Amino acid sequence: MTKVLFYIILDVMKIDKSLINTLREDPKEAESRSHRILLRGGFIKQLASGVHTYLPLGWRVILRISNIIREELDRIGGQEMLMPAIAPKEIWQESGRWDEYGDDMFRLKDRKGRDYCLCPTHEEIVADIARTTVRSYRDLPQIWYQIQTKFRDELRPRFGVIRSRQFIMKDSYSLDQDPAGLDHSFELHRQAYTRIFKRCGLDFEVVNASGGLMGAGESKEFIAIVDIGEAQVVSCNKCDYRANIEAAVGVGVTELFNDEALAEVHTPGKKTVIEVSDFLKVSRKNLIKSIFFTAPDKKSILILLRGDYDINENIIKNIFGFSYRAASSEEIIRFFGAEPGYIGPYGKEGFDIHADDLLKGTKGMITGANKNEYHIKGLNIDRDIKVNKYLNLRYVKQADHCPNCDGELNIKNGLELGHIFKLGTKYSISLNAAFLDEYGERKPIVMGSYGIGLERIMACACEQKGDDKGTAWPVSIAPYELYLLVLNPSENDVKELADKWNAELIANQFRVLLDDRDISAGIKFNDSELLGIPIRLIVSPKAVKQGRFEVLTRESGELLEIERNDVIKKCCQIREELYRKLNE
RNA sequence: CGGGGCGUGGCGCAGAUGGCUAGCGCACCAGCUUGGGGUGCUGGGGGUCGCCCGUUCAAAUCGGGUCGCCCCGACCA
Repeated sequence: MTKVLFYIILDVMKIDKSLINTLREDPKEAESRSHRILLRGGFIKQLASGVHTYLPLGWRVILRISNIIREELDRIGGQEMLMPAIAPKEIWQESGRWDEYGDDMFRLKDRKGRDYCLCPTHEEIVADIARTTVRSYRDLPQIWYQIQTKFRDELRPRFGVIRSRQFIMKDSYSLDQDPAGLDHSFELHRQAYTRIFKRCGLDFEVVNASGGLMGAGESKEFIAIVDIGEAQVVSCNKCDYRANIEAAVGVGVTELFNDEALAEVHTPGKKTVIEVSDFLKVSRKNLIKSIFFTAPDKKSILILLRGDYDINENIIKNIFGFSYRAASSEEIIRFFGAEPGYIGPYGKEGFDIHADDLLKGTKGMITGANKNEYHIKGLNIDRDIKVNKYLNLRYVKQADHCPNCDGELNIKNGLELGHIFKLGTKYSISLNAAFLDEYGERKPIVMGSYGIGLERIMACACEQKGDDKGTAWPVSIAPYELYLLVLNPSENDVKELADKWNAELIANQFRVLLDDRDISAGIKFNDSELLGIPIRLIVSPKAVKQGRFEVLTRESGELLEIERNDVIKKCCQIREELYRKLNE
């Protein structure tokens, strides 16, 4: 059995001496299954929106998760350290993220009025360490990691511990001399993450992702498929194509309409695609949406999209730059002389037009006339407007076609557990973290950044393994492995046997939760199920008399009656089997 | 930030046409009881009704403000 580093954990806990405090009723704020179980079971306690205490039971789960992560990161050569949770403004200004991060960053001032933040992530700090400690290509590659509290002032914390403002993250950073080295470090992380989530007993998928604010390099997410997931995963029903919807590329079908002359149509009060298509009794596919983007100091762009698709703004930002935003109503009115809903590509200049590739060659389309209460019909894209580029700019829809084969794409909800990506030289250049290569040439370090949300693993286990009664921890992350449930502990022979077995189980490296409380049986049964301890052994007067003992495996529900002399051996076997299954 | 909801012992809730010691269930403490699925009984402890201001002889209850929390959406590493 693995021991947790730095912490001494008693392998037995009497439940009535512990802080374990289960609730009979669901706390009213809990909506998701994991939130309900974690609160009711006394694993966590909320202090403020998105801020939680991990009570002893929950903390044991977190510690066991961290331990698995440590083992797997150490295995790929990671070196654990601990960086500060607060950092001065200056270092964040060097990368530009003091401004880019916006309101998601918790900020504070010290007594002298100097600005600090509570770090939402640590690329800048790593680059700062690297620029003074890494000098030569001989110092590379490196993998550094920490398990640390992160702070993000989320607009809307949700689902208890799943989207919170203070959370524990394992973040690691790779430093390499060149892109090939980065590829290798990235692959090592991909393997380590796969082992970590498997060992934690979770069902997950590895999908292509988009980098967002972190940079545009390759990135993959490890996503658990659960209903409450905030991410959407696109997957092909025929091949192994998997992508976050933010990064997914679907193949759609171009729809052709009759060519006809341009004409204005009166569309009073009809602004949205649905309103206009209903009003004119045409398919949504016959409409073109026009979305106007502006950026300071850059040429504005007008994006055209077929009416039945939504725009993926990530693509706009990745292709054209992060400073682009969808224009405000005021900007639109100023530029087009019409309200949003009535604007279009025809007859206006001063911006570039980029169109979704499903619009290529389309004729007879309907779009805004740049005049309030009017649209135009009969737009022939090649004849009437000048499109700079055709690009895939849309979100995938259910049943779009796969980019890699002839399969169909499905969309499911998922929860992001981990994310790995290739940063490249973004931070090393801006923070001047460089090394001398073997020819004496100064080069920026090539970085990668890799995160795992520890609480999300805990919550996800509850979502995936739990039921109406409570959770069913995978044995590898369970706070205790065996629930020793004692009925009528006041009877001497019962108590003696329970104590004897308790000692034997501990001798066999079991983490035992001993429930010999002098309360009614039902409470103990219900608690054992709510707390989700993998194996339950019952010692009762009846069982002592008959010499046969009940052993329940929580997750499978398998119930065994075991002869007295075989009980400890059987418990060991069940535990081994549970661990074995995780490594399959 | 837009929409909706909620703040009354640790948890879940009732009380709201202003009115007299603010209730119930669970949990907690003491005792008895029961003893394989939240047992029964008795006796206890615990709440300035989120906060502020106002109206009133009188405010948990009415009015205004404010803070917090939850849900839906928008936003986003």
